[in-house]
Amino acid sequence: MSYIRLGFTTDLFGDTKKSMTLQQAYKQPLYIQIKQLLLRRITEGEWQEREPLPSEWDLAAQLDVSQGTVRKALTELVAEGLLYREQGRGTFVAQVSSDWGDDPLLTPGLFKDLSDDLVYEFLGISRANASEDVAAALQLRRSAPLLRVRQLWRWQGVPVAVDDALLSAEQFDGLEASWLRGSAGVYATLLRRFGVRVRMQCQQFRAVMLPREESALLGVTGMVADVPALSVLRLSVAVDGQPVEWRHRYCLSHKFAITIVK
Amino acid sequence: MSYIRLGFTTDLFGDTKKSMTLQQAYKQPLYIQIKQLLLRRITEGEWQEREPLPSEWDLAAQLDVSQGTVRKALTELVAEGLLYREQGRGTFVAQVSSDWGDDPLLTPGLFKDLSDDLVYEFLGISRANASEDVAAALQLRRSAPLLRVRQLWRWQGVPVAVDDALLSAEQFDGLEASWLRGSAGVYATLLRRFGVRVRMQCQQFRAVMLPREESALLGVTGMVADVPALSVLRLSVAVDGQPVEWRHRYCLSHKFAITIVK
DNA sequence: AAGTGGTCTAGACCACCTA
DNA sequence: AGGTGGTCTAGACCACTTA
Repeated sequence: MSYIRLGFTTDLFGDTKKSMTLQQAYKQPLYIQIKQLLLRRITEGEWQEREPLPSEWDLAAQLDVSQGTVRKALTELVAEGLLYREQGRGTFVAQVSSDWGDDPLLTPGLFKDLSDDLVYEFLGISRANASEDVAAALQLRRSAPLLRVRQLWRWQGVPVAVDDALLSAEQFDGLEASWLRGSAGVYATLLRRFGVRVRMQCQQFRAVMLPREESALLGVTGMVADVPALSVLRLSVAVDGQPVEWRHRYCLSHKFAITIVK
Repeated sequence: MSYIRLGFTTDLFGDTKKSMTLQQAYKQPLYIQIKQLLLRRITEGEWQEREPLPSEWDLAAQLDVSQGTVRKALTELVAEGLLYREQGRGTFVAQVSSDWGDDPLLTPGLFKDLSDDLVYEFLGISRANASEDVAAALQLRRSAPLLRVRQLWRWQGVPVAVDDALLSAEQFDGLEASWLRGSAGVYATLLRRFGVRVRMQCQQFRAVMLPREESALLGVTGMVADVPALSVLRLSVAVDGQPVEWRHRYCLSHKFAITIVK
């Protein structure tokens, strides 16, 4: 398999484009094509979470490329968190990350680790319309219909954060509250019910005073009504890069902090 | 060059260890050895910032390995931010990152970008002793002597953050205020004066009320004395992984937020 | 012993940059 | 045209896991 063959016969997706010139932006490195093909097969559910892919050599034979090329494609998918490898055992489909994300929590005692026994509580779904900012981030029209999934996070029984996940109501038409009630979270539900695998793209931090509504949810009342809160905005995208979820979270950070490694 | 040759003759550092058994943890993959060797030569200043390394083929010939192996080592150093590549031109030594870090700032308008015209102001050096937490993080003994470098950050002339960088007074004995005054920051100074190249290892965020001392420095006074601030703790390490700097920053985040991509 | 990921090589060719 | 990074192959061997 060579540049030439890709250039003016067909690529691995079967989109035949004969007699294309080599200058055409069409040509992608082989390993990128392999990567995208595997991405498709993963998102289409060909292999379940924690299930092994065929071996590098089998994939190489199947796709008629060398093992090194398959390996390079797999390495990128591992780096993106979609797969993981185990020496001597195989390459497996990764589980979708939790709604909290992969950031560890830490006690106020600065860099001491803390077992993340954070418990998730589903509060409800409501409807809303996209503000200008959210519409832009999710690539929707202004005031497009949204679903808002509200969650509460408890740490050792004590409420420590509230969450609003905003999703396109059109894209996720039919999402039911019952699906979320006993589930592992929004991301797990999107994968299971809609086949959409999501990953965090960026996160934004600022310090604010906890708004009244969130104060009530977090049980902050009475004398100490004015507390600072960590406001976290997060944009999550599907594997193809399409924005999927906008999330706004208020965290009480006197109990712990959010840590980003590297 | 093979596993065997590494195993019981000599490695690339010239540390001859004859007749070692292969089980000894001594053996590292070739590309890791190449990487560490290049790391040494970089930190020893063999090439300046923005200066090109020899080509992959030259290095391969020089080190008596294949181009692919050199390439793999370089790729990891690029991923760690020590080098960057330019197609058709070469592989270059990266500049040390600014004291602010590589995180972009953003306006309150949510994911709109902002030109980072953040200006740095050196306030002074003082001495302190390591608290238990800081001592543990920097791997020093409790109450070890520290240097504290204080900086102020302005955005469009307005103070938006204060910084304390804590460094081991023993390791950086002789650090002078004059070195910092006109410089590009602490990290640039550590590289230039001590040959220590530093990178951020982890960062921790929480929301707090701005303490009195920092309020004064940031010009928050009078009626609105109580403002929430983003508290950022950061641990930075040398290229060999040794912890070097503990930094504590207070940011006024009503003007902007800190964003982490990916 | 067989299978899987992980490393390494030598050689080839492509795409981009500089002169 | 010549140099540099970037891709690809075929074949070899190593290290770990499982049966």
